[in-house]
Amino acid sequence: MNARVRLATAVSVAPLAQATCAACSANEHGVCQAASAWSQPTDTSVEIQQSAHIVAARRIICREQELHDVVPIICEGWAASVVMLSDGSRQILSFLLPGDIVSAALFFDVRPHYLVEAITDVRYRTLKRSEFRAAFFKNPGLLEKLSKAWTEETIRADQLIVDLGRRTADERIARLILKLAERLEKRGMIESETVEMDFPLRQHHIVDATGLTPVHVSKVLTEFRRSGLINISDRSLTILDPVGFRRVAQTR
Amino acid sequence: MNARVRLATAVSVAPLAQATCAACSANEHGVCQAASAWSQPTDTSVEIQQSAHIVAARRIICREQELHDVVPIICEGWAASVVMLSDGSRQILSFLLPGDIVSAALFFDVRPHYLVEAITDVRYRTLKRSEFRAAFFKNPGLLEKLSKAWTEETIRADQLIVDLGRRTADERIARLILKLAERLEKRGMIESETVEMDFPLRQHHIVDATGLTPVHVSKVLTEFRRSGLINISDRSLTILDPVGFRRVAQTR
DNA sequence: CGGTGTCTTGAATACCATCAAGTCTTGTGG
DNA sequence: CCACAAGACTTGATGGTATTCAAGACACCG
Repeated sequence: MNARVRLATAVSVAPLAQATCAACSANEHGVCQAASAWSQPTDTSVEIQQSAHIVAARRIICREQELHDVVPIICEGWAASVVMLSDGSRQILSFLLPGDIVSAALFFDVRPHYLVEAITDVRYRTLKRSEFRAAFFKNPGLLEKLSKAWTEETIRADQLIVDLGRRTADERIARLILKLAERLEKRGMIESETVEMDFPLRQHHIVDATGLTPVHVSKVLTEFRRSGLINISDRSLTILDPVGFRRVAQTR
Repeated sequence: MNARVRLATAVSVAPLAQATCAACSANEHGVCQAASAWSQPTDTSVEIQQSAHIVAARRIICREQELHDVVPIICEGWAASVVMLSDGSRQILSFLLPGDIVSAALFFDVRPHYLVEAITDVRYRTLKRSEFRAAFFKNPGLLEKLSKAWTEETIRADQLIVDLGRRTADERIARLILKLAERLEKRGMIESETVEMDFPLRQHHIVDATGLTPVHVSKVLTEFRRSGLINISDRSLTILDPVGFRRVAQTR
């Protein structure tokens, strides 16, 4: 078996359960599950090798250009793909939630042009690229799943372009929060978008995702709280006034 | 044969040559060429049906949600994929040059979430989605080409996110121009990036691509000209000071 | 207990948007 | 072919959103 576990830091990985993929709530429609399904029929000879990893919050899951022959899939925790600029500023391309492939393009191209950072402690698995690709041609459903995941990535990227190009700070921040809530709900990680939810993002993550400054993000969030739209405390977030909050996000 | 030609406007399509795909200079490595190659071996029974279309400048090639079973590929001319916002403002997601698929995701998902506009007069072909997809499984090279094109799209989108999130107006505009020059050079449509090139974009295209206002784009371009970096006149552009211009684009 | 990371708040500044007016070109119908 | 309208671009003045600069509060950790 290839399921070795590498502990990036021996400390603080306790909260992450070593659950099997079958128990993974996020997998229902994902590539990850499809890959598992593919490898389970012939239970003894696993076709697609997978290996599990755990990485502590704030650590890097993989650097630019540094990806061997392997595609990471998030099993548990939040991560972000980040572009670093030479002056130290950063841009987050996307947040990765459980069930997300780091990037579907990795199945075809060797190196990502960004790095992937753990936000919380993260458990992830890697699929062998070469093996997964070979499996495409035997199993059309796999290609279907992958292209669907890639399409969703593409749509999210396009929406981010519109947000950054044409929306105000208020709108960008509100939309970021709402989109995360939607994604969590789709995965069954919250019951409804309007209920209290885990929100492990630091303000600097919002800063890097929205192209704003720490100062301004702080001011906008404070204003959101003051006007009773949302509440953030202790790494969890509640949308108090869904209608009002959506109005802030949607104007035009 | 399915190669019917629809004239969107009978006027002003004369300059577009009805060249065969074999003569298309942009196709060397693209999906389009791969599709042609696929359909040519069995010359009599063309596997992937293609149909040619011509659309005049400023016309819409396809609207959101409006795509039947067909994927357009640009053969000649420039186009743009555009998201419209309800207040009338627009965001250009990408410029499409000869050889570009409108979006690789269209081979998997039915409807684009944006519309495609012709910038110049455009000649394009459409591939039947269902047929093309079936061909994947018989011809691995096709999937290879498509994934490569999609990867490039993804990288360009990610770079645009960084530009919009973290760069100034000067940088955005300079980078847009440089990237277009690079792409034209790769296709052999110009000999070097520093030589005079066709530049059919109106300022409002730059506006919509960079997330700025018409007034500001005008001022930046005027300043670029005044300081001898570039020259734009009569729908063509010359980079007069490549080193200086790159410095404007690259800072940080 | 000092150091680091996170967040907040206020003041000054800069970048880009908005408003407005005008030139020049392009296109169109009489 | 000319007159007029619409589109494309420029330029100056003014204003607002977000940045930069600065200082401090607070929590967490070694």
